[in-house]
Amino acid sequence: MENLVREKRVALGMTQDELSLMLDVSRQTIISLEKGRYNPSITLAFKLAKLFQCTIEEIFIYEEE
Amino acid sequence: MENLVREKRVALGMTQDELSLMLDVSRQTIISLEKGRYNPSITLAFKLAKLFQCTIEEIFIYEEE
DNA sequence: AAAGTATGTCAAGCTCACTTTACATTTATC
DNA sequence: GATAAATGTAAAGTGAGCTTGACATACTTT
Repeated sequence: MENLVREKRVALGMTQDELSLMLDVSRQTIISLEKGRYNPSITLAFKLAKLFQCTIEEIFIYEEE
Repeated sequence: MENLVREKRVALGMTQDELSLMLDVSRQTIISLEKGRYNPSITLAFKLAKLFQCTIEEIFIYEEE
């Protein structure tokens, strides 16, 4: 699943560390997410959507199987 | 996290078994989801949104911590 | 060049989403 | 009331999301 986490984070002028603190996750989680190593939990997706003030669908691009 | 899976499924006249087959998950997953026993993966949330022709946010209601 | 900030890798461990199987209970229909 | 369909519970196992910690590699700035 593709995502625009890095783009949205940079657009807000935040570091990975700052983002991780605001979302209450580890920095590793942000790194791995941005690198596309795994999909977020739906809870983390909701947290990101709230922080970025957009929908989950605007951050994560779902391509079937 | 609250969700409207049961309501949307029933609105389509589907059984839990039929829904599980269409989503390619186990029937147990549907039961547990509807009972609110755990949150779906973001992948399953996307599958449900596609099948129900709505957004993830229209199915799952996020309340913070 | 040295020091600090930001980003990255690696590895081990934990939790929970999801599976499978087997059986119980409810709801409908004959 | 018997039978079947739909929904439910219980329990053990697997895999992925996420954590922690330690260390490596840029990129700045002084």
